[in-house]
Amino acid sequence: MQKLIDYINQYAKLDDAAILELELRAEIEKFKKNEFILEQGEYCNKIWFIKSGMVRKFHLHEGKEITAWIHVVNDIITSLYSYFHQTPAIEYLQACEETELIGISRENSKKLAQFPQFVTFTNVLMGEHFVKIDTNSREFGLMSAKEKYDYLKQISPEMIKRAKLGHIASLMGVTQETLSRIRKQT
Amino acid sequence: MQKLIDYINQYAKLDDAAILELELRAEIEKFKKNEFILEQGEYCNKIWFIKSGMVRKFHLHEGKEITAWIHVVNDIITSLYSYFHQTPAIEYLQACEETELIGISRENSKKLAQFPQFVTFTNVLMGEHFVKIDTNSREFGLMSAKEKYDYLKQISPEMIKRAKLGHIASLMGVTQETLSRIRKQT
DNA sequence: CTAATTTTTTGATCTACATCAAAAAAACTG
DNA sequence: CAGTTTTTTTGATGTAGATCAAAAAATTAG
Repeated sequence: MQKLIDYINQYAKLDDAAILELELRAEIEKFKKNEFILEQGEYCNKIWFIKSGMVRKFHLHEGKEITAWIHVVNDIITSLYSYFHQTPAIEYLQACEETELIGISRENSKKLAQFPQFVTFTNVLMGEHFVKIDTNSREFGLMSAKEKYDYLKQISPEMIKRAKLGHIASLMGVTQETLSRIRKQT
Repeated sequence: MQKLIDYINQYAKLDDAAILELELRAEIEKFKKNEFILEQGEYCNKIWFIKSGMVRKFHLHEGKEITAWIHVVNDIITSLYSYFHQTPAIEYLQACEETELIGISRENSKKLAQFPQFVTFTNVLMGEHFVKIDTNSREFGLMSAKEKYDYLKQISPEMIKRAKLGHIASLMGVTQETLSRIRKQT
């Protein structure tokens, strides 16, 4: 739990009462390799924080798995649309390896919102997230395969080190053959 | 101003007092064709609503103009990052044709925030915007040029009808020659 | 530790789209 | 509305990355 507290503290300083409440509301969940945290069609009623391990978010498009992102330790994961609109999720969340999450349900999240620090945290997080997406996301699509790879290596070296080649390729929007060839050049 | 009121009403019903305050705080701004609403390096201190006309958002990348989006009537425009972080904008906002905007400055926006309807409106808008970007943006990058064109025609037919070929091509991330050829096939 | 399965690499060929160049069409401007 | 500039179209050729096929390497399981 300390990891999550440290993480939130970067955005909004938590006092003892807030930490106590958090410990009451958040629960540790463990997943084995390849186990699903969320499947398409389910309602996503939680937000998770990755304590250890790695989680891949993907959806199906014409039968193929399209990796949206591969999250590592200290990332927040959820199905945003499903969580906020209370609709069935269109995507899957799958543990890439032995993974420990800290989960907070919608109801518990509401209780936490009595503490202004958590509201601040949520707002900042959302703001950051969406500004980040706004600036990076289209840019990414315009890069060459090599540029995409270098960019990913820079912003998430852990992910590049540990994730499967095929998953990274899918995230980049190229075939695994292409990624394999990119890795070979130097 | 009625257009903006109608637009906000979709999200949060405005009463007479709120409308009065809005009319006090928002001001009409007119731009000629090709005139800049915002330039790179400037601080963006306003959010605008497009009353009439069309606005292109772009930035420079290796000397070339990369079109991020082309906004039409009833769209909200701003430089998100600059507005919220009070940093110099990295992008340009340019009127594609004779354009009328309704602008609200940051200070006036704060005043409006005394009315809960405006807060609701802002939150919903931000939420919508960022969920939309999250779902569509990467998807878009994976489409073929033809698919991108069909998608854009579907979500913004007005823009496809009125914007310059070169601008649309840049938004799609293809050359204008390619877009011209796509348009020719039926 | 060995066999089975999964993942990654390598090679050959194909294709969507880029680039370069120039003509045709459309839109301004005096 | 004639001349100039800008935008769009057309054609020829080049290239990054896809696809198909199969070997090599790594992982997993009995």
